[in-house]
Amino acid sequence: MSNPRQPGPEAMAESLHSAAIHLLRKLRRADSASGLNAPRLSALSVIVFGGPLTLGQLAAAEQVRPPTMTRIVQALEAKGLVKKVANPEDRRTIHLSATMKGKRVMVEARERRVRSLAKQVGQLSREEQRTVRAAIGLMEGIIEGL
Amino acid sequence: MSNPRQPGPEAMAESLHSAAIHLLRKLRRADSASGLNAPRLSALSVIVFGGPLTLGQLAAAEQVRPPTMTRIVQALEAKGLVKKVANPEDRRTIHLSATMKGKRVMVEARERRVRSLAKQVGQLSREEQRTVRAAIGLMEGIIEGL
DNA sequence: TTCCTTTCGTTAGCTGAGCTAATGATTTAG
DNA sequence: CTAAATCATTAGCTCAGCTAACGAAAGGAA
Repeated sequence: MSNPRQPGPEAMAESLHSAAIHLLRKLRRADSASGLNAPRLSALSVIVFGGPLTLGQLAAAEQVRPPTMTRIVQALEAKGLVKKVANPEDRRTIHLSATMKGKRVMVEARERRVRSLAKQVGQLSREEQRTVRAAIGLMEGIIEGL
Repeated sequence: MSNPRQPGPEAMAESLHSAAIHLLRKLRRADSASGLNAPRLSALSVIVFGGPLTLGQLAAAEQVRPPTMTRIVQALEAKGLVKKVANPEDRRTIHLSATMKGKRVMVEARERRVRSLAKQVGQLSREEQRTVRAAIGLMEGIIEGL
């Protein structure tokens, strides 16, 4: 029989919400070296792995409005991490792709940024890691469905 | 034998990072009604549940610098959700406590804010919920240790 | 063709979170 | 009683996020 004190969906949602806030606040300062904060790093990694894509597609993938993405891309471009390529088929759009430097910097920054987090994860037992791994998959589905 | 394709701590850390970003971005717009966004709601709930506490304690609890918390508290105070009470024992500090309105608004806003998330959680199977519940506990420990 | 409409990205202008540095007020140590 | 430490605030910055408005390009209808 299950413990009646077990938190229900409401309490779990609050915990997830709170955990997300605190996790990001902790990781925020983790990579001051490269000047890549969470939004920029996230956008860059989508560009690196998602191949050339338009600004609108990138904004949609990152779930932000186009103007927001415009400025993130401008910052990445100013650092020479991303380049815009004209699209001859539709000249309203631009194709965003990562430069060599962009790919390298992304990998390094990402590594730096999640290093401490990975370290903590690595200290969990095998069984605990299995639990977290399973939960990540479930949470991604949850987020998707929001 | 474990599946060699299973993501290691590094990949799990990246997934957690990404999930936190996307979760908060989705929840951000969830409670435009009350004007309580994530940082304010989080701070208010600490005040409500954490009883009277000083600004510095609140900033520490929220893992933020005092100036940041000063402005969050000012906003909450302007809305009549929080009141400052002089501390006769140390007049440098202030004691923050929630007003009646603050308590009510917090409960309502929090409910609204996590409603869709709780709904998604509620749609998981019993076993899946158990997994997520266990993972939340582990993740809180991970965040603590960062 | 020439308009009209839609779509894409950008610009302008706003709110708000986060930081550091500096200040004023108070407490505590010497 | 003076000096140092502590607490909150103010000032001033970067950056994320939004809406509204706009120009450029594409596409459809007359």
